[in-house]
Amino acid sequence: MSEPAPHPPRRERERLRHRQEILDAALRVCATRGVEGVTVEHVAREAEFAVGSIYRHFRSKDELLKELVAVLADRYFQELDALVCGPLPYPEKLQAAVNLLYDRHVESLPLIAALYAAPGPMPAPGTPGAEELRALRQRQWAILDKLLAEGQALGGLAPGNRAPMVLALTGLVTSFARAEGSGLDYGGDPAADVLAIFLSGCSTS
Amino acid sequence: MSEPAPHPPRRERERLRHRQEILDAALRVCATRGVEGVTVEHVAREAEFAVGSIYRHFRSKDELLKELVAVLADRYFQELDALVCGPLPYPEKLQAAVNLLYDRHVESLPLIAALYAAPGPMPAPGTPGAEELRALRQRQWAILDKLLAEGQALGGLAPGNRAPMVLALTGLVTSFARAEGSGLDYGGDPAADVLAIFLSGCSTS
Amino acid sequence: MSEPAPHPPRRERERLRHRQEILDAALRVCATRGVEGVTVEHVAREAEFAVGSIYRHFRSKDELLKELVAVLADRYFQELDALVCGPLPYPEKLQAAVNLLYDRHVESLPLIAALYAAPGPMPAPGTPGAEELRALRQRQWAILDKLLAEGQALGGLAPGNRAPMVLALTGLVTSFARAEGSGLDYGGDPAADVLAIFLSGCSTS
Amino acid sequence: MSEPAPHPPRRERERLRHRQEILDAALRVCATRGVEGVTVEHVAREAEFAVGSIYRHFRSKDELLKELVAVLADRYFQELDALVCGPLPYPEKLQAAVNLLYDRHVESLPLIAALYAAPGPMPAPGTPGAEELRALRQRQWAILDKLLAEGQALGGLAPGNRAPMVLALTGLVTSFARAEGSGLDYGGDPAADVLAIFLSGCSTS
DNA sequence: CATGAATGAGCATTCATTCAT
DNA sequence: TATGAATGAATGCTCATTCAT
Repeated sequence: MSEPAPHPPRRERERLRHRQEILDAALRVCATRGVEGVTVEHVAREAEFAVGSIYRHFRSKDELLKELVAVLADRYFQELDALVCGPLPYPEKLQAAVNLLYDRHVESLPLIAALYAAPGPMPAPGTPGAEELRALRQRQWAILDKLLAEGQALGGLAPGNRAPMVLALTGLVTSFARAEGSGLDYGGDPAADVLAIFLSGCSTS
Repeated sequence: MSEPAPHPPRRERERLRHRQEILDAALRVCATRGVEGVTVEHVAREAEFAVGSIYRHFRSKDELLKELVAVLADRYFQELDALVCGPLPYPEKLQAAVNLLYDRHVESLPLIAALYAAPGPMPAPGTPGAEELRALRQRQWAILDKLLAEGQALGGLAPGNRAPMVLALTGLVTSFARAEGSGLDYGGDPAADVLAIFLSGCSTS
Repeated sequence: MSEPAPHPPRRERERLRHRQEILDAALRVCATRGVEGVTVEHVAREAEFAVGSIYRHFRSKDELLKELVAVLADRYFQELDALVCGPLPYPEKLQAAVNLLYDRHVESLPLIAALYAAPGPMPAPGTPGAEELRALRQRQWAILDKLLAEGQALGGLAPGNRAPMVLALTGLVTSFARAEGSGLDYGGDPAADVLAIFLSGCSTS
Repeated sequence: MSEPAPHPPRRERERLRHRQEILDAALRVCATRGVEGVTVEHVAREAEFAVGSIYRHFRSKDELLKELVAVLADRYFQELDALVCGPLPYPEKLQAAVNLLYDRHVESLPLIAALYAAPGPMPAPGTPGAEELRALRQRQWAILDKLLAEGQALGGLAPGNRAPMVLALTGLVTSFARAEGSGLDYGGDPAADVLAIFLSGCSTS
């Protein structure tokens, strides 16, 4: 009698909205109770859904959390990639990238790490989540590598193996961000200091 | 007429040995299943004791894990402090400290962190373990601060606020150690690169 | 367009029915294994539920048992209070009260006492359940006091302090009820004898 | 070379002394932690013996507690029986018996009851301890029956079935003793009131 | 599709009892 | 005989997952 076309889209939209609401709720619960403290019931209550409904959208609690990470990581990587591929001139581009890294580390990267990494070296290969974490690191590595490659070409970065530079950059950011996260205020500007040390180190000269 | 003394020592020794066996077993379980995955039953099985026996040595699972950390941390801090207070001349002392930091990070520091830090910024104050973690960090901070103060006096480190330097040093070490822990071999000497970047950064000149 | 109302009632009814089934099961378990011998698993098995289901209805084993007592006690006190406040003329009202006390003592009061009273004087204040038991006693005391006050006014009870009378009445009832409960049949009518002795004692004259 | 005779007695005496120390310790633990809260380790610590040593003297925790009751009960019954068989003239003898009952109820009978009686009617036949409790009651019953028989002959007690009188007497004592045990002070002399009500009841006339 | 009650395996912890020294 | 470490079954409770309505 009528085309079945107009309806499905609405259904679909609704469904996606609910899925997103659940993810948002999960993120809030993670923030308040810590990742290990999350239960499906907490998420359900926070999202104002029934427990069973969560399972309509995600096969398991684990999948829900992985999806959450994927979403956050994606958002973050797109931002970072856009910046790296953007038109900013060099010293500013590097500083902007450090700022972004720093901000995201304070915000959501901890969650990502928490979900996948028993902090410490890395989840043993075979551990649940190990593969996903490896992929995340890979992706970040590629973007930062691109950033530093441009720096070598145009920004005064030392030539040669970029791997230690990538490690240095992320290590510095992580350390300063954790310090801020734990309430330490040493009286300086973290993002600026990260960049300064990354470029010139701590010795006189 | 005779002391009941000769025997107790054996009992005592035996007891301590078993206690240590349990701690060792716990460490092995942490390594294989991750800290969150540790179960009293796992530890018991690994230590080849009955569940109840664990509780004769430790009041609770929590206390067992805290003890484990305390032992590892103490060993590590004493080593580091001895080195820092030792007679080595400066550039070598710094390198030696970095080497030690690096080695211990690959080995046991991840466990320490894992036990106390929901990875991410820091456990919220009030969280179990938060206070202990804070104390650990404090202790490491103090030792490294001493190391860097000597560097400012005698070793060519830039004068001024040492806080960002401490953060930089630990961040660099952590990052390179994690990389090695996850199987990445970028073809360089991590400890040497850490020191080089810490001192001179990554830019040319 | 349509209310989602018609269904919830059924759910709700079902839920309450199950809750009641659990309470009933718990009472049966108390009767067979004694209060101290009650296990959540026993209750679950008796109620034909899974262990976890018990906890959907009661926050803890303790709360379940307290609820059980509250229900029984409430039923009993309402009955007793109704009788005491009722229109019966005096000698009959007193006999009716004794009958009721006696019957309930044989049935459920022992449970109530058992749940709250480590038999013996009383749970030390601070003991879990001590406060609740005190409240139960208070409530029974108030009702019986009212009953005896009316007896002093209209029923030939001696004037003066009613406290020993309350103690005497409950003591007599408890003793005769326990005797019946333990299978002793001395050949008399317990409730009648309780009243007779309460009023006139055991001496001639 | 020498007679083995002189020694055994000392050994035996020592052994009995230890046994008694354990019983005393058990009684103290019961008093502080409640009967249900007693553990073998508590008793051992209180008695300053090792856990295993307890089992040299008592086959099981249960047997230890039963022995404890037996000792207390025996002491109590002997006292009571001596009084009942003694030369006191009647009204005084009854009062003295009530006083003794009352005192022992406040002291150790609660323990006896606690050990054997889930308060309430009685442990179901077959329940552990049921038989022993029955025996205790029997013994008390016999003594009190003798007391009341003498009262019927010489002391103005009503003739006829003494069973309800026994029940009344114990019920009154128990009730008043419990009240005192729970801190209630109604302003009268409990033992005197017990006797008065037992003899003459609560009605005027 | 949404609901939320039911499930049951899993976990930390306790404690009576045994046994090698 | 005394010791006390070792045992392991038992208990209260949690939580991811299922499924009838």
